Amino acid sequence: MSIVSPQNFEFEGTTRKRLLHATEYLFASHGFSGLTMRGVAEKANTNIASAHYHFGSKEAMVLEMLRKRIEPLNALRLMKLEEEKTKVGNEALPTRVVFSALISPIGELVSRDSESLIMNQLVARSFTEPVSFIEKMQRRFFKQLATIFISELKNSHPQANEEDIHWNFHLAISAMLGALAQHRRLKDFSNGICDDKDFKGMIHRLICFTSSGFDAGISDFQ
Amino acid sequence: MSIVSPQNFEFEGTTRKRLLHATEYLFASHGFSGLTMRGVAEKANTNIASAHYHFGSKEAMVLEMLRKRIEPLNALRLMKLEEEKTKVGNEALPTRVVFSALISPIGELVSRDSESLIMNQLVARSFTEPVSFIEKMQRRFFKQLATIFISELKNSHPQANEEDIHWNFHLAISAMLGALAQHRRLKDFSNGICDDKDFKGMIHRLICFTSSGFDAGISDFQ
DNA sequence: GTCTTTCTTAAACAATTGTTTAAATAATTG
DNA sequence: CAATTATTTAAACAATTGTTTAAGAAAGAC
Repeated sequence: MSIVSPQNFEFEGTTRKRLLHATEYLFASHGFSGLTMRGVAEKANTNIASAHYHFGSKEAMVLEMLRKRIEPLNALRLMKLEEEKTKVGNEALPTRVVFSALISPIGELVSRDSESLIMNQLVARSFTEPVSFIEKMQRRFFKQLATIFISELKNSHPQANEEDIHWNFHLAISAMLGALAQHRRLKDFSNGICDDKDFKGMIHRLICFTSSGFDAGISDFQ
Repeated sequence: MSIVSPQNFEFEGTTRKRLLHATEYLFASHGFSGLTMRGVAEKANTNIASAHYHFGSKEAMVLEMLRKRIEPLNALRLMKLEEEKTKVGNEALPTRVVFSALISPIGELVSRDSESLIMNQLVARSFTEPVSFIEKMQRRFFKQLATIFISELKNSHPQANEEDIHWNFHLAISAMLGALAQHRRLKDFSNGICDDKDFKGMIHRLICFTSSGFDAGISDFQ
């Protein structure tokens, strides 16, 4: 039944942590409605009532797991962006630097926490899930981040019209999420030519791809 | 509960057609495990047993719906590609033309069949669903298509190494699917600046974005 | 007309879902 | 130590799931 998991490893730590890990794992591979409390409890070596004791409900449990993952990611993104801005002072940032601040933290968090190899699928999946609470979450966690990065891109392309910027930012985000969500497909389609475990390489390629695609779609690229 | 559907319209035609339409609609908005036979039957103005009579099972019903949508799309893609190849004779196709053959048929099918406005989400969702039968379907319906388009891109970039081509083709596909899957998000994030119903515009932007991103990632872009 | 096939329907099936209850255990506090 | 709190567990709950059964209606063939 499970496709993403080649092995059946066990999670460690407190019951709460094991539950969150199992939630992350199963949410990434089955989505929200495909995730079951019993499945999570079993993978966390505990039982259903324990999951409800710690989180109250399935929705609250998944939300907490997502929050724990997304918040540090966004913090790193904003930190990177500020870093680059102070570096150049009053000048506008090149497109590539903006997208690097947005994308590279993913690779860094993955290499930092080796257990979060599935986080890519996770974050991306949270964007294809149409369940209401996840839509709310998108707005809560990504809307302000998007606003900040878009205004930075406006600085970089002062002559561009706003519609172009929004459209191409949307396409860049879509490329990022799509690539993260489906990077398993790469192995299938490349006949083993590409190494889907080369995460750093993928991040690097993604930054190049999105920033070039973005600039190409902006009338005022420099 | 439902987010994608603003209105509650009714489907027309034979029971079988109404069931397929309802399946498409609910699959696009809820995914495979979120779709229920009762929900489909109700939206198709019939009952559960009827759905089982016509298709045998939930899985078979969703599969049939996907096949009906994807096959003509891929046929159009291959036709476009052949058209362009005969146009240039023995010369290699520009990157942009290859991606146009891959992407523009989506827009054409949508404008041809106005009811398939949700097909974008549908096809894209079928790539983020990890359910086994959909994975099989990806291979069955997309693997050979991908092989053909990749070999065409190899022709266009004879000096490029194969790994680069596969990687960037993967990124381009991801961008396409991601954009299709989440184009609702655009309205939220652009504060009404962008018209998410401008499908032709989106397709055009997508072709520009992906072909530029692809070439940027290929060491031998010309 | 009758017979046969195609389709529809209501009702029930067993399995699974998220959630709750209540009792048992472990950990902490005084 | 006793008392209290935090945690775990098994069992049951009501609701929903995909599926099947069997009876009925519609349509076409003869």
